[in-house]
Amino acid sequence: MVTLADVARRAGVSSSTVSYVLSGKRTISEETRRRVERAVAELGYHPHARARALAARRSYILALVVPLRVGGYEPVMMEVVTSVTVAARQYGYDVLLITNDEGPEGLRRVAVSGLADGVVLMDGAPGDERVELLRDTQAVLIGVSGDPRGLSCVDHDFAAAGAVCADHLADLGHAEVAFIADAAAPHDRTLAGFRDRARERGLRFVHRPCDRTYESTAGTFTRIMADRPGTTAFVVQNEGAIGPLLGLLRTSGRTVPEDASVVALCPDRVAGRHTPRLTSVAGPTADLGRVAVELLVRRLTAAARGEEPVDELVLLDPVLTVRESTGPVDGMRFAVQT
Amino acid sequence: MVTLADVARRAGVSSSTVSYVLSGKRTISEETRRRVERAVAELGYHPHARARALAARRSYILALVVPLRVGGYEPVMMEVVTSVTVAARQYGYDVLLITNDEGPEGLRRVAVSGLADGVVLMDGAPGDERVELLRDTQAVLIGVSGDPRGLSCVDHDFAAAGAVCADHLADLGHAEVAFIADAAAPHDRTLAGFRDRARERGLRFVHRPCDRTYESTAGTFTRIMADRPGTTAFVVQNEGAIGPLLGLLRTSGRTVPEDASVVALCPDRVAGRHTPRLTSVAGPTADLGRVAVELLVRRLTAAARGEEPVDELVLLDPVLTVRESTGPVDGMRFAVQT
DNA sequence: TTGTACGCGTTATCAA
DNA sequence: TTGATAACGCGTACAA
Repeated sequence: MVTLADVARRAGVSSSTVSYVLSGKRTISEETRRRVERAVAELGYHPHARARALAARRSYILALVVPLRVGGYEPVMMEVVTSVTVAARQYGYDVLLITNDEGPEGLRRVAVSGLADGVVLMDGAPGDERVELLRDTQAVLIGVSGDPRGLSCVDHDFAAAGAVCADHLADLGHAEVAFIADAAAPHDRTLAGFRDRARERGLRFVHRPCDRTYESTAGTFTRIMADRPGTTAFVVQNEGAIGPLLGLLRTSGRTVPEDASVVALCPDRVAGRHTPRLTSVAGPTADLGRVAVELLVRRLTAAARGEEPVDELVLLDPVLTVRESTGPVDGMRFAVQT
Repeated sequence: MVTLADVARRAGVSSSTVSYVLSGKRTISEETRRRVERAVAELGYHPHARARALAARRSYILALVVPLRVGGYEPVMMEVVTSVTVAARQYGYDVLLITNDEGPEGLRRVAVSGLADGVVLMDGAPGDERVELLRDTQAVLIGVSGDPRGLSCVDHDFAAAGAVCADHLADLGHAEVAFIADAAAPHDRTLAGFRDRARERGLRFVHRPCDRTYESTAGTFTRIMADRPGTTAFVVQNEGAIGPLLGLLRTSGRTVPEDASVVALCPDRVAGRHTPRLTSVAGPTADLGRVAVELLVRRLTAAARGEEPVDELVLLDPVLTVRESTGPVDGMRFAVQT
């Protein structure tokens, strides 16, 4: 292993001079710089990470805590993991992976041993024992809209997502809309956002929670059409209901989007897979990781300067992607029943 | 930050004594041990990872290199990532994530700086520039059946997977079988394994490569039934052809498994999603990560002892899961045409 | 502009 | 059984 001292000897200078040439934290004469750089190149010197970390009192490592089991959401997870890693590199940090099967102890290990400078937690909720542990550490929570003191958070703006759906359909001239929610995991914020915007835009709507089965979807659909026969558009928050709904529309003789518009609240990947390809509103998954790192780096930088880090909460704007499942009311095949 | 010296002062012993109490690498008198342990508890001391790493000349960190883009295989990736992480922890290692967008430089950084003790590479092929870099480091390749010198490798045993398919169908009494391969990514080893075992078992078979489209599958299916009307079973290696094939069987009036058996070479998750649920042969994904770590730890242990690490190649046995899509020829609805 | 000297927290070695 | 002391490799305040 080539050390700083080796380079110094070869260049005929002291080791600190080599260090300063490399860090650029001191002005160095042209002559000395050349000699040092040459010695570095000839010897193939690379700084030793552990020694550097020890001296600098920073490891330049971020810990990323991922859920061990993520039934069905692996693609989202992977995207967050890679975006965190790529963003971290841009700030000069590496990423250490912690699975939550270690429980609080895993976090404690990393935080207290100084292995990592900061923590990104993917599945933490306020009140979580681990979140409490993180108050001593610099940390950012992904997927949390609250603002636990001592932490920064980033999450999708679910209320805005609901509002975007309402806006899109109102813009297309729809006046009567159904919102099919997920009975199992109700994102109240999405519905609230939709409801508020719908009212502002003068949109009539019904809200129906629904299980993720064909039967439940069928029942919901039948009731909606019975109660509100003038319904011209559907907002589907329930991923499991998307397929069934499209099937029900088809078998009931309705073509999408000529006879009914459908907006899905789901990842683009899912929306693009259906026939017709669905207009959808999705949170920007990759931004989740990138922003988390930015928040964390900001905290670390502040802490390194001896300042008190600011607790920030970032809500990411949803992305509306117009595909083939929504159209203007004007162009609808049948007259709108009012 | 509480240091070893703080504890030593409090316990009235030297810092090295404290260290030995903690590591257990030396016999310590009961009296001294108690005093030290009390001081540790009172001060809330935790060893400092970086300092420990510097002194021990080992970081107890493994680098895991993951592909940045993994269209469609995120669940598999996630499973390998988590299994590597969990296995690493069991050996006392943490896992550092490297995305391959950094290219060879990322690996060089980690290897040369001593940040990690070893590397697990998920997407390396022999001849890869990065694989060459790894010869100086202790490394294991996942998904490689070759045996580049200086490395260990772990991969699925594709030939065995093919053989298992042949065995299963032969056991059920099938005598004439079709193998639908993936034209885009032909795993010759799977086909070879199937072919060899089919011959041993006296199975007649045709082999047809096929694109991942409905049209291609339809053409392939038609030709197979025309050439070999006595075909009673299908082995599908092409994931994109599974859905179409099931549809084609249905529309041609054949029920699975009464009229035709289907074995899919695909992840369990995919196999379980079809109707009927498919008998499938899959590689044990989680074992991929676990075994990779075991191989790497073995190399590291050897290297730490000054021994020459052994280059190992592990091929994992495929797993046959019998579901609803295969049945005995005896029970078939129509007579077998020969 | 450059060099000296010390600290970071742990472990290994040698001495007691 | 225990204790001093010297690395480990780098960063940086301080001195020159």
